[in-house]
Amino acid sequence: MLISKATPKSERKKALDEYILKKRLKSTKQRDIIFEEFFNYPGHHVTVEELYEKLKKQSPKIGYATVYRTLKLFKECRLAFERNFGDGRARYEPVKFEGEHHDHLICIGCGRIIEFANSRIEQYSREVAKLNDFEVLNHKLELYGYCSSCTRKRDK
Amino acid sequence: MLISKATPKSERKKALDEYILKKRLKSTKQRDIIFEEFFNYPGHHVTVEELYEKLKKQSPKIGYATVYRTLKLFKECRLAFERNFGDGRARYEPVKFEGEHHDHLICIGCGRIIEFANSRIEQYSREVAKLNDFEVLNHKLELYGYCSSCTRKRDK
DNA sequence: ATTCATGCAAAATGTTTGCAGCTGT
DNA sequence: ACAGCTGCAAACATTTTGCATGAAT
Repeated sequence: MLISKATPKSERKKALDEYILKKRLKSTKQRDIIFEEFFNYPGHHVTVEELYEKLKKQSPKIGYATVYRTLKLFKECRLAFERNFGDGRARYEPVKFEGEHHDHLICIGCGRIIEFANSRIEQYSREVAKLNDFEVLNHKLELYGYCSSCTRKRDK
Repeated sequence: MLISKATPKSERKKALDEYILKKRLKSTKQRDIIFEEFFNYPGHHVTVEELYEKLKKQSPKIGYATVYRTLKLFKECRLAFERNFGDGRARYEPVKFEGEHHDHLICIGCGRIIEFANSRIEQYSREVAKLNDFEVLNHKLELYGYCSSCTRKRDK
């Protein structure tokens, strides 16, 4: 379920509120605070610890477990996405909406990385998802090869 | 990370032996056993636990730590690749060589991975490459989301 | 009033490390 | 003989859970 438009924070808030309503959960101060911090946080790929430390500054009584539980909630309602690199702790980022994707062209000669946007991958991923009965939230596409200057260098 | 030819197991063994020699490490029975099991293992994306259980059947004395340490070694010499999904444990797979496709549908709910082949990405990447004056050799596409059973679980 | 959420601490999980003895070079 | 490896258990780090209290519906 890709969300169909670039979506400001208020849209996300609405999505969260709807989810809370549907599931008969409760709106709480903590959830609001964490919501604000998480979706305003400029650096993406936040660890729980980082988020917790930030939150504690304004709300010293907040508990670690609450941060975990709230991020889990965000995950459930598809507002947050969890990534894991090799370092043992999870990182969270706001789910990207259609049009915000980052795809990479990576030069294995010199390491140069070019970002490019694309729309067709999205359509493609929708098809693959449908075929496999998946709900796709995000994708990562990396093309590996040689940039023009590395190719030139080699061909000399 | 891209190796230029389809490479049978013996090639990988050679690569491992070379690495061991270069780094003045040692060949051991355990490393051989783990090597065999890991590269013969048909199900990819093995967890350490799964691998350990399999190994214990033939070599009951083998230790958990050895499996961890050996997989780390395989990682170092670029024969294995570590993936992390949301389920808290790392999964390992043999590094793929050129021509062996590498596209994944990854369930961030339960860690299930579906590999799929595709042809259109290739055409697409050719176009992007041309536009950016790149020579593309390989690509990696990962679609993240929820499989049907995880979606069902949530919607209950 | 009921049900859910919170904060704390304890428990659980996955992974790493220290060490004594063993193995490969 | 030396350096590195193994298996075990203990240590470690992150995440989850149980529970009594508090807050939202």
